[in-house]
Amino acid sequence: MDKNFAPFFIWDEFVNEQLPLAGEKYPSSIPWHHLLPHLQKRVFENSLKEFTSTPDDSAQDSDQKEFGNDQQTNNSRNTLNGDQGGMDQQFEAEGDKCDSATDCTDKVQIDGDENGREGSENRILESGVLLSHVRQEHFLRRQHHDINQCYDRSCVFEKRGGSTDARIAANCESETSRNIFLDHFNFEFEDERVFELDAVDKLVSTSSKKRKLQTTISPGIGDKKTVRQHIRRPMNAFMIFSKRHRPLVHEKYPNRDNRTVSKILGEWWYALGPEEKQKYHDLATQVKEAHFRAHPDWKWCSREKKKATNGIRLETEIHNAISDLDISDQMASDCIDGKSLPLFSPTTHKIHHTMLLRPEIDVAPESLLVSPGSTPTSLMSSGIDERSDKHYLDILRPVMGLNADNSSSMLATTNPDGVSSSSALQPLISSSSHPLPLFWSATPVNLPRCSIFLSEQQRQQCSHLHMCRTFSTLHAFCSKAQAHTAFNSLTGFATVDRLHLNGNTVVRQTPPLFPLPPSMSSENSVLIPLILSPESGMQNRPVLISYREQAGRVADLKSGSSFRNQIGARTKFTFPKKAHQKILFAHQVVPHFYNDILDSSQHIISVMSPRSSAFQVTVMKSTKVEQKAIDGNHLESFSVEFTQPPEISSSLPHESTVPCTKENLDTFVLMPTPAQRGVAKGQLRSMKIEPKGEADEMKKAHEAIRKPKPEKDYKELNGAADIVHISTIAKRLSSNSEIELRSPTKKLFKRNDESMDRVLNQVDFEKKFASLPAFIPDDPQKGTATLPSTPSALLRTILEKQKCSKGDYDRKETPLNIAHAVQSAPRAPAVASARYDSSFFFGPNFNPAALHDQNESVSPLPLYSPRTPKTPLDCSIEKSANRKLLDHRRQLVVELLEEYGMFPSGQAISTFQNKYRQFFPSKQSLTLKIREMRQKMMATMQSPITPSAGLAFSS
DNA sequence: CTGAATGAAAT
DNA sequence: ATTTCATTCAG
Repeated sequence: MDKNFAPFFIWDEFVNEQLPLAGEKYPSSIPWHHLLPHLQKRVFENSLKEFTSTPDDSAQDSDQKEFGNDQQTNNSRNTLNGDQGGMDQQFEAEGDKCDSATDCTDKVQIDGDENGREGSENRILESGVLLSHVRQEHFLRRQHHDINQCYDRSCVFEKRGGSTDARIAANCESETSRNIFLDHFNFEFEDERVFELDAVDKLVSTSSKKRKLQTTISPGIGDKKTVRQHIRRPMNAFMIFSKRHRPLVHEKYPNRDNRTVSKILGEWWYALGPEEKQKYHDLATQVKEAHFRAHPDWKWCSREKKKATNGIRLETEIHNAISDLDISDQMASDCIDGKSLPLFSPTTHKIHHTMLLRPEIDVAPESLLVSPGSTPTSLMSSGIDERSDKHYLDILRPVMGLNADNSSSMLATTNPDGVSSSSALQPLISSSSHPLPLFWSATPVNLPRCSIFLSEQQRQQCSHLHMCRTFSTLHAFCSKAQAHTAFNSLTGFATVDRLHLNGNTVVRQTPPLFPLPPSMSSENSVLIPLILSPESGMQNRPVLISYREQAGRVADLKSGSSFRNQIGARTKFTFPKKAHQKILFAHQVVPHFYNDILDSSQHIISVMSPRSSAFQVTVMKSTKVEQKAIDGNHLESFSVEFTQPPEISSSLPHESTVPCTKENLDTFVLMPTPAQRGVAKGQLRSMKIEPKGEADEMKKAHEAIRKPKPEKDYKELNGAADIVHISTIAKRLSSNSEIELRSPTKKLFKRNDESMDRVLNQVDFEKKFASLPAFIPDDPQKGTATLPSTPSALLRTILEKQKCSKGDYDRKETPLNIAHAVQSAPRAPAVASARYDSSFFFGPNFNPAALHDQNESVSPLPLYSPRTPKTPLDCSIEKSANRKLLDHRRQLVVELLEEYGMFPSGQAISTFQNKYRQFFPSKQSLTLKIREMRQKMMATMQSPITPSAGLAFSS
């Protein structure tokens, strides 16, 4: 813990001592994240200079100078911020110039490491790149009203250890450093910057591992070497199919490893009807054509091999560094340490040091969940300039805590509109996108006086927008790596009102935040501050709502079900009537609910579901279910009821938010978490697959219904933006038409790739994609065969059945899915139609070998190498030499049986075994295999349509 | 980062 | 014939 806070100390000092200077230039104080651009610009400029003169050597030298020598002792930020005041404007201009940027799917890291060691050259460039685009991204986002990518890319600004690393890492691709609280930065140099090719290349190579960038240099520009983003290959038919169906598979087979899903997709693909498949091929062709149209010079060739060892190292560095310390710690520190947290107010001249956040959160107010009456602008006019990119500072304010000196003024701050500035405490809403190493702050943290609470008036004026923003912002904090610290800060905040401590070092004396017991840890949580009316006797206290959304638990959250979490909280959910919404909500819903102090009556919170429907979360009664002494503290549990206000469910975007009225004082809307939107790491898509069957017409009709779903699905990735588009989405549900009204290019991938999107938009990909025939894995009404489509599928079926018989297979994974499971019992293979008759098994293409994979393990000569299965759970197949051998053996047996009948004589067997001694070292092994193959074949012949019956023999 | 599916293209 | 990389995401 000490180490966590130590750096903040330094930082605090810096902020307090250095920034007032800068503060003079700015009417209101300057959040330290604003310093970053200065740093960035500076680095960028220097690097630019160096690169233009001597691209190679001097760049590195200067880099070392800049970062290594300049930062004496351990405070690079001093260096960074030396003259930040003056640079702001420059940078501003710089940023404005960068409007035409597009994405660069690269990982960039700015390293202010004092050592300035190897790779600094690259990094300095990257710094420049990154720096100059921090703003740029902002503008971009604002332009497009696009906050979609908040979760896709990430950027880290972190403090590390006691050192004064100023490090920004933007990782656009890697999963590991995804969802860091700082969002990604997009960059592209479109005729804007000319970089030495070498350097650019290094930039790429630095960051790119295997699946990284492919830079293409457009040749025609002459001396201008423009670096464009990586151009990925166009999707082939199967990829499109996968994209289309992966969510479906995920839903159908929850909790499956993605690799397994891939296999299933392979089966589905295999089983897909020729015409349907052709459609995918057609679309793939179109995409490809459009791709080449858009990128005439693009080559398939893979990037030249680069050692790119750097990439790994950097990544590890980042990863390690993240866990060390981060801004959340600062937040925690600041939150508790009232000293260093001046809030925005015209009267406050202290420095705001806040973290660099994804500007896009605030960039597009209209994309936020704002009701017309909530006057988003009021948010923004908090005494600082109108630049929207500063607004998000407001969001942070509550988190940051107060300036002990000026706390009262903060509270009093109102803007000309008479709307209170958001300087006062806002509801804290936090969520994490990923499994959180949650730390539970069971210990009331000593905090400075609680001037952070909203006055009643202020509270009334608190708009949903505020809350949304707060939520989003905090979400950014709650990245995987920072989750616990962010959470700590929040929970610490939760108890702030009870504590009246002064002093700036309180935090360091605060007992370590209590780590949530593993059993209590949840993957996602939302800290909801309940702003309670005075009458209730409640004070402003955040309430934690934890989201558990492992697919396997969805069933626990069925409508009306009550869920008791580990700490005894009971949560009752009432889902809206609409089926799909129900499912969705179940998918996202909050199983437990916790507050360490709350003892209130009723309060209503609106939670925005990914489907953009607001749900009310009513904190029923302060049912004190359980008191648990943890570290001497009490935990209380509460019942929470989730209901969906009917009027909201079908309302337009505007109406979907609750107006900021007095009645709704205690109501606010949460932005959907990534988890809620199905983006969370452990989360599976929740697209209900309706039972299928029927004739082709019916099938078509069903498809028509389901078509938009995948589309909608990834649309939902857009999160907040979608909220605005709720009506659009709704329309799309009925008629999958008009799609891109909002933005010129729609984001079609999780990955951010505007160029790809552009290409795809050219061919109207979205529409066509949505209208692609959905594979219907199981069509019982049609009497479709459930023959395994592929040998591997068949094998998989066998294996799964085996597992089932062994007892603990995954079918029980989710009670909710039981119905599903039953209906799609012969799951995996699931050939779509009866077009594969029994000859399928004996045709030239069929390789029955797969049937016997599992037998190998019991055969006298186990052929499995002691390898560890690479695919979790149900994958024991691999196309190794072993596998081929197995296949061959099975094939041989089939041939034998076909030649000699189902019961070959002993002599025939012996002869056969002799002949294929290499494959069947012993007669017994051959006999066993014959027996099993026979069983299967006979079973298959008995009921060709349901080979699973026969397959059951194998288990 | 890997891997898991299929396929297109390059090597 | 083999390798790469398109998508996706848990591990």
